[in-house]
Amino acid sequence: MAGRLLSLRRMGRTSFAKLRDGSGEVQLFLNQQALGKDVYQGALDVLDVGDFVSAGGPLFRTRTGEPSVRVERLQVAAKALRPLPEKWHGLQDPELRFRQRYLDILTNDSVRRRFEARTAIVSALRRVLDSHGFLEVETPTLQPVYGGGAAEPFVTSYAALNRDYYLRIADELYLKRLLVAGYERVYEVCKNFRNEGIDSSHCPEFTMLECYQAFGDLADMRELAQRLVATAAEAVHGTTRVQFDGGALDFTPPWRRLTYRDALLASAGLDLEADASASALHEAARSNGVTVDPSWPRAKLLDELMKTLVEPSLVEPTVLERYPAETSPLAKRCPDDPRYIERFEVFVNGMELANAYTELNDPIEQRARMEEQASARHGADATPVDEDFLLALEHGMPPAGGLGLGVDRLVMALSGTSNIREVILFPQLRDRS
RNA sequence: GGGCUGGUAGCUCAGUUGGCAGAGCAGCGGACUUUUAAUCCGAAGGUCGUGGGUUCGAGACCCACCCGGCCCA
Repeated sequence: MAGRLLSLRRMGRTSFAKLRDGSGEVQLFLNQQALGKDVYQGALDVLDVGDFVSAGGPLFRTRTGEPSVRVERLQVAAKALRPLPEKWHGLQDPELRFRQRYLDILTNDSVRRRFEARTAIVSALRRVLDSHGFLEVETPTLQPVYGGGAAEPFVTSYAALNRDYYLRIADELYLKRLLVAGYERVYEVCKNFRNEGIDSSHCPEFTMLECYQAFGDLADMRELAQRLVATAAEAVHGTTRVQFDGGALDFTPPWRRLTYRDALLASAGLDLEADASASALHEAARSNGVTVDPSWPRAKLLDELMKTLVEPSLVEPTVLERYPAETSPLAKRCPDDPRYIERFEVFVNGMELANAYTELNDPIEQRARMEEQASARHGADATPVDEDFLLALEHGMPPAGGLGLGVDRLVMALSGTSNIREVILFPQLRDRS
């Protein structure tokens, strides 16, 4: 067997070592009589904690019952030149944990398990979608026009094409092209890039699951979102009632449902159906102590009110639904009331976890709303019109439900962590000067 | 951007009123034939984040900056 030496207790003519490989840990029992004096002493001279070694010999139990290998053959497979962090406390300094994640994973069991859980979660998401007949696809990371959201992109230079390109802020518009192509159920798990702030729930490079279902509606997407998250919870915890040090969350479907209007009415005392004018929104912000900019359009005001007053209170999984039309240009309007769109978002721990629409597939209305948004939004939020996407829509996109799920945030919610960096293997930090 | 907080040995951390820079683990030398954070003895290990300032004297006090963490915007 081969693995990494995690500890070494030298006790004279007998020594004990702890060896870890991918399947677990085992104790090595080294004895001078069994190995011969030269081999035994030579091994102790050269071995350091942190080395990779291969060892062979029969399994047995020591006096204290510890399963051990009575080492007969021993070889250093790779030498460690630097010592492992402190064996009892592990690596604690958050800066070093992020900068040298390999040491964090190597010495902190809970961190190692958390990243294994992340992989199990992504596998569970794929398993659910695969079993529901969704086709996993890959779409461009480098895009000539960014779209599918409102965010500042990373700009890069595409030498062979001699023009600027953008790292995707979303893959939505490409997945919809595949609906045009005739695939009825598609999904992609990919990195998106948004050149904006970093905080405990935002990382400029993050992982998203997006899926689209032709002829699906919002109810289908709600069922799917619940199925995805519940299955992921079971994959990690064996249950949808998840407990961790800081508390507990119940992901058992069906989740609580709340309309956007009722949420604002309860938290801000603002009734969108009584008065949804910009001045009413400003008044609501002022009376609730929310700082806003007089130049903001209604969509941004609404977003700010929701972020400040409503979202922090949504701790248990909650489906927030019936969004005002101006909050997205990509969703279909509610047939019973054109002031609203068929959209919901899922919140957990005050954090947006998922976003779903009945997708807008009318090329004429889509063009109008994209052009409206391109001109109405100011400065950094301006989203260019993707003519190539509109051309695709003009060839006919089936009615469809679409769902986006923040994978990093799902891992946070299922692992009881409150900082997104704790679920990203190698988060970016400033250079140490 | 603002507030709070941290940066001392490879790691985990102490450092009192401004008065010789400390411990544990790891590493090094030694003892020990069943340990479990082994134990015991010995020696060694420092750009106290960086740069200024105050002072007879600064890890500590003051200023600026760098890199984190938490909270707020």
